[in-house]
Amino acid sequence: MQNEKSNSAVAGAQSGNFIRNIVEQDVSNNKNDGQVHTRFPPEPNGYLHIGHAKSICLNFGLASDFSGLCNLRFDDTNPSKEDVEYVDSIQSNVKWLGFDWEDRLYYASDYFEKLYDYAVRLIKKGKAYVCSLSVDEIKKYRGSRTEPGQNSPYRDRSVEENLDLFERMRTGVFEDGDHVLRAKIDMASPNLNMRDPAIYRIKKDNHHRTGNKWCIYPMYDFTHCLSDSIEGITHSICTLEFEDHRPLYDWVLDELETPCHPQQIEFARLNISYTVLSKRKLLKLVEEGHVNGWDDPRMPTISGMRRRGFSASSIRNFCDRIGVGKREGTVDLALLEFSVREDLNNTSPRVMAVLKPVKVVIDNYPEGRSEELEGPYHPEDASMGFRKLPFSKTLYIEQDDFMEDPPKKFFRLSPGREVRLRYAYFITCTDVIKDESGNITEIHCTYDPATRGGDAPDGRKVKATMHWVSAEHAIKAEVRLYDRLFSELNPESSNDGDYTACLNPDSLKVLTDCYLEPSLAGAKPESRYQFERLGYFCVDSRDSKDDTPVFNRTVTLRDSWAKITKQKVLRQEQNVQKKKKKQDTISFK
RNA sequence: UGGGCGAUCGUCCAACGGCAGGACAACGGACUCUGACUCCGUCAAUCUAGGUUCGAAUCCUAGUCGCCCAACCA
Repeated sequence: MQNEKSNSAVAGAQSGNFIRNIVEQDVSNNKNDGQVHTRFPPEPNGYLHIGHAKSICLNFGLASDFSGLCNLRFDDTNPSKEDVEYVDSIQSNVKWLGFDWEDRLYYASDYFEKLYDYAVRLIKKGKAYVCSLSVDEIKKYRGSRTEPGQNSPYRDRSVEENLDLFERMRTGVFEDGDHVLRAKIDMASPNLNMRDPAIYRIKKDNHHRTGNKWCIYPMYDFTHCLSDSIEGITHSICTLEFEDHRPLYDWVLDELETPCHPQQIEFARLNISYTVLSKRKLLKLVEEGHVNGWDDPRMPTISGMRRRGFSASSIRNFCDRIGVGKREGTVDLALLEFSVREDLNNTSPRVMAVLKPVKVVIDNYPEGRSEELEGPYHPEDASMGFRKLPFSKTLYIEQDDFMEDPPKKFFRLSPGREVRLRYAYFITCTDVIKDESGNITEIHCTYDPATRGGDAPDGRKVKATMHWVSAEHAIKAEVRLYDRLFSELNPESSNDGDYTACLNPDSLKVLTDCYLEPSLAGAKPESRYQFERLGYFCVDSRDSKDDTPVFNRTVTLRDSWAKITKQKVLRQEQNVQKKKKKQDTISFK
């Protein structure tokens, strides 16, 4: 696996979690013969997101740390929501994240026949019955949180009748909703899940794998525990909302003679600030066109993050760092950003790109001449090699790198000031040319030929080093600047839960007039670079073409200058408000 | 108003009866041909009230607050 170094570095910093402690203890007590066997059990009804990555890392990670195994199992018991597109994307995502289920790819639908037999056994034991109440009636009979439920009038059907009915449910003589098979437990249980839960329903839907072979499908609570048991799972790890289901999980396995009885353990699902993590909510973003599909680089899906430029190891490191607990919390988006920067800083070649260009003319550089300079791909990793950087009379620099009337702390280019062009020359601004409306169209400079390569032989210093490209040699490109999808820290709890009301209008800015250094010609889809001083960028896998490259910004570099600017703006706003308050007070008097 | 679960720096996770620790964030500094990286430093927490104990974040009791549960979804 690549980046083992960074992973183990994180593993060293990370300490145990409560699930690991349980597993550790089980192994040392020789429970399950000291074996550890986990599984990642997605329903193929949507794309995987970073929250699933947490579960994947947990399940596969635990297995590998204890020399155990982890299965990939599709929990595909609801044909009306599931699709092969999702099955395919999930497999490719798990693989890409760096995990291997080897030959243990399973589907709950593989067990339909076995599950049916288990249901029959339950009926024979008098522990399940066919109920012919309607959905609404079942609801009424269930009672409420404070009141016990009532027994269904069909609860005491004979075993023979139940067997006959259940068999005919399977053959398709009934319509959807006519009957369900229910576990016979306790209609007065304080746990609603134990009030004779439905375990089989009629659904005349085409299943993505079994086609029209079945018209009855087992419910989650019946399927999951038995699937775990069939696969010999030792630790069945799931999220907190299934805590109330554990008694049912255990009940089914206790009532039936099964290969083993796995232990269900629940942990808190992942929340990230400025982000929505639920397949249902993400599906809505896709369906309503707020984003361009499941793999839109703004989506917290594995596919989206991959396209955005996240590396698999950065996601794995993030998952290690956030830990595993039972407390529902929200992880700071900054931690995710830190994790990508940390990884990409080590692995990305440096290049120069000018995103918002302004023309610079070097007046004392000979017309028509050009030369090749050289820069390392990584200042701290010589093994990445060097690339050529053509230099000529006309260049582009970043608009933000020039100010005609700079504030004190700004030390980039301004009239009369000398700065360094990275790996090239010192230049001094001599003149600024503007159009009628006052926009700067051209900056004129002189260069010092003695500073070739970027160092002054006389030892004089400059305060700033700037990136640049040669106008005639640069490659034109489209660059997509991504920012957080939501402007609220917790999109789900604001605006009465309508998270689409706080979509960030600036989550995507498309820049079509960008210039890249020529070494970027033919950059492969998904390859990642650091555009020096700007951020990490990745060749878009979908829209980039050789003649019209498209780059996605994964994340900006940390930027203390931007921070200073932001603070200044904030302070100004505060001052304005203070003044206003003062005035209000005065006028009130 | 029944049941289940949870509560530790701003955020996330540790500490399993014995010095509350790490990471991110924030702040300050050093370094710098990226205002990046790196390095150093600073700030900062046990929900409340009782109890057990030589000793409590940890155990007990009561309370407070938060999350989940009444799909023929998973």
